[in-house]
Amino acid sequence: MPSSVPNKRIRKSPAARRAEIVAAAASVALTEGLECITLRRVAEELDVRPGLISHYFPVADDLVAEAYGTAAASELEELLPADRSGATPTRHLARLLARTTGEAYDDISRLWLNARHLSRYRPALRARVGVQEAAWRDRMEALIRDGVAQGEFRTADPLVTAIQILVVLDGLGMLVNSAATSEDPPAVRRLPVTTAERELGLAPGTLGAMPDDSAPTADSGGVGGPRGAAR
Amino acid sequence: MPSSVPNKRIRKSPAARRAEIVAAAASVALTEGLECITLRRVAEELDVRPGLISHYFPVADDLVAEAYGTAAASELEELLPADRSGATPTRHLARLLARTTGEAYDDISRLWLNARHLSRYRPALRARVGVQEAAWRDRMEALIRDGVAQGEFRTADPLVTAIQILVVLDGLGMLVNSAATSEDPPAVRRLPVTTAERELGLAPGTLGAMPDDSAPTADSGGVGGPRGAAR
DNA sequence: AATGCTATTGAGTGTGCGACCAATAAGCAA
DNA sequence: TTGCTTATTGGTCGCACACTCAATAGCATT
Repeated sequence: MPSSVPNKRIRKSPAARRAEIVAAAASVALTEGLECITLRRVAEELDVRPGLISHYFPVADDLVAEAYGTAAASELEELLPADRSGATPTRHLARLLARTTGEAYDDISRLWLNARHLSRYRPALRARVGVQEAAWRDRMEALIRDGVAQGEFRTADPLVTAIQILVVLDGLGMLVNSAATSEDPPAVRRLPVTTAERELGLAPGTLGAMPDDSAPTADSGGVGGPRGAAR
Repeated sequence: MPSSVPNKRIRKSPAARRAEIVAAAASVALTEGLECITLRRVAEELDVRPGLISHYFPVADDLVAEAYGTAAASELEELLPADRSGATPTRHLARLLARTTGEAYDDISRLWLNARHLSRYRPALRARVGVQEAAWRDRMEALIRDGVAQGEFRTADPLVTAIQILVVLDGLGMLVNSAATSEDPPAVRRLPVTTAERELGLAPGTLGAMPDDSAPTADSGGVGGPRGAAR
């Protein structure tokens, strides 16, 4: 072990140390859960004493909220970048839906599930969840508005459509800790894509590859219901 | 204080006591959350010593799982009774959707949210969640199959449709601890109804009153939000 | 009324948590 | 180099938790 026993002190600027602490806490939140953000756990992560964490976050709940906030915000930036100059709205939406379906997204699903539950007991966290919730809705709504403006999407109410897609994503995300997730019928995993394509007036397959249709199954063909203007 | 200090012992049959404990725990789960099911809390509820709870549930996690299981099961019976002889599938579905939208359903939403998160850490609970999940899906699928057989519903895949409706309900339920829930546009609250009507080939309004478009009366029918295109 | 089984208690163990605070030493400024 | 500010430490306190176990007492049987 290179870190000798007496463990020399390293003194950092408050800003740097604070950022370090939040980053460590966010990492713990993503991998182990928000309730694992304890003074002792975060201190161990940074190889400092628990008292130091208390010094920067006199109320531990504030650290939890902060850690969640940064984790969720950075994930939003990754999945729905504010600067969308790179590609068309359709491509951005397809990319988002592709990533949220992958297994790598499970940690994020767990984080949201975790935060939404824990915010029942922790006001500071609840406030942060509200902020992030609004941010995701805003980004999604802006994306859809953009798509509508460019003639790619067609919907009467971009906000409601945005929320509708997010609700489906959340609903599936709720299953992240259930064993059954992977054995669900493919149509279930494709629910966000199907929902988005339907609500935005897109042709099936536009936002994600259709499941292999070659076999004559009864189900895939029908759009699922009477077609019409979305809402 | 009527309960005298020495507190006379009351000796009950193991079956009765066990049921009593589970019931008390389930009540705590619904009102305060699954993590509030502690030996002390449940013991206090029944006015016995914590050790007694340990006697019936040597591993506390098992009590949590059991409490959740009974609460969820009894709620399923309430919302989607196994015996559906009383009314048509359409009416049963409408009734379910009406109740799940009401505020009285918030405790159930919280319980599911709670259980789905906590099952990340507690295997016994995770197993129970899996069982209840399957039970809800089965009931819903059976209801839809029934409706299809009677010509009321039209869908290619009853199971997928059932899951789809449940996913939307879960997705909305995830918001139960957020302050924003009540200020969502009415169209969002009606998402489960809209989804069900669309996926089952029903005319809009069949499963729930449409938001009153004709006249802004103060009649009790007002679903609770200002009418008009929100935002 | 006496007996035996066992449901129930009371007391104690060890763990992990947030919070608090005086003492210490790192690193900047004089 | 010296001094001073303050980031950091080490230790402590009180609390809540699950779990263990010998002692006690309710109650059905005799």
